[in-house]
Amino acid sequence: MSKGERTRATILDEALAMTSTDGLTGLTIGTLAERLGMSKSGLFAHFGSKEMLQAAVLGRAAELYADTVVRPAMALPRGLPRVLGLFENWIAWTLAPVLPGGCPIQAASIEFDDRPGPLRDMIIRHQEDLRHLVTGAVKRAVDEGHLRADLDVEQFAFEGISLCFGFTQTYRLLKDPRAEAWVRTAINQLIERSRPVGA
Amino acid sequence: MSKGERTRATILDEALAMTSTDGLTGLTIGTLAERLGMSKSGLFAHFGSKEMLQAAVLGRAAELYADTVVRPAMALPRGLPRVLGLFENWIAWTLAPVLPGGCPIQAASIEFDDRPGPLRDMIIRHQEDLRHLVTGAVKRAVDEGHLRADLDVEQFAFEGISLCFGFTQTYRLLKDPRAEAWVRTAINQLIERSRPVGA
DNA sequence: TTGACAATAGCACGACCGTTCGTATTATTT
DNA sequence: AAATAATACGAACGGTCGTGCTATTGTCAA
Repeated sequence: MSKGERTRATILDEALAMTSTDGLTGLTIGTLAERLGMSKSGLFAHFGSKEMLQAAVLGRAAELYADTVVRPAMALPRGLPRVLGLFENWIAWTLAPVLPGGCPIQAASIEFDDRPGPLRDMIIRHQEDLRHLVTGAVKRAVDEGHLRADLDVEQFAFEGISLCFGFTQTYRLLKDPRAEAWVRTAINQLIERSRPVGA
Repeated sequence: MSKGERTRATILDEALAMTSTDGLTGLTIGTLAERLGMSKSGLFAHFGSKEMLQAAVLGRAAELYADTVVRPAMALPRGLPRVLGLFENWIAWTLAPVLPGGCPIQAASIEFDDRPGPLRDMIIRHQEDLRHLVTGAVKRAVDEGHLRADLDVEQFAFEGISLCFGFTQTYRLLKDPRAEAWVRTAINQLIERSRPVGA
């Protein structure tokens, strides 16, 4: 790994932390350079434009999410364990966030939902991928016989994802400790009522 | 109503629209003044500081939400109709938003969840009030015998609110038209499984 | 070790930020 | 109609924004 690639990675780590608290728009090249002890122009040269820096941050956030939430869950046995693992890792990621300010992609989703452009396209793609991932895992749980054959898998995914969103909101802003129990209960009930009738 | 109060109201209307698309931080005095065809300093004098402008915008957003979502629902008969009305108006508010960029308070919730200060305090208070409102309405539905006596009303409120959040996110960013059916189905099922056993 | 090139710094730019101030123009009241 | 207060404006402030340049430093293969 060349020196350039190394500093680029260092920059992105700090940028990711900054984005998680200040948002993609609040991420500023001057402040970022100052935190890293380097010059604005030196940092700038790594990305060519602010938008490309933001895009790189978004990409790295997606990587981090995949490493922390998705991949460990995908390593579990297919079917219900994998579905459970997905939600469980998501809750854990919110509870003890790797990033100080919560998931930057979720924040960016709201920040950019009315600002067309390549950044919003990236965000949309990530959220769609996540939805497909959850839906696919649920579908496989149906195929394995862990969940009802007539289950509406997309309805299930919508409810599960909404609960995780709601949990993030409640936990991060209101700091209500009961939120964790609420989301776990809700997820469990969602699964229980989706089980095969005869089981 | 004096002239000052009138222009102040005009300013806030435009500021609210701007905030809904650009966020409270993206709201800028220069651009706002330009849109209104007035000078920066003239506009500024109405609020004294940017933070106070933001606070005023937040207050007006809460008013608008109360007028559009809460009050019409509260006019319905107490019990289940009121609970249903609350969710129904919330969904309608997202579907045909009075504001071009969706609910500013929900956006601000994520924007400010890591930025201590009077603005965050306002946002927290609004979200807590909303939660109490929903919880109270559900509690009354229990008292009326419309919902199970042993229902965990706060769990119910958490799930209902999360579904509305999830709906907003899915509908506004992903523009998936199926989202409306999903959230309605989910809310209905939430209510159905909370009904008294013998009914 | 040297030559080629990547990486970083320094400086300047135009634009916009929130804010202040003095002044002019209106409204409102006497 | 005169006096007084409320309202709005224009210009300017110090700062920061993103973004170009040019020059210097550092890295790494030949």
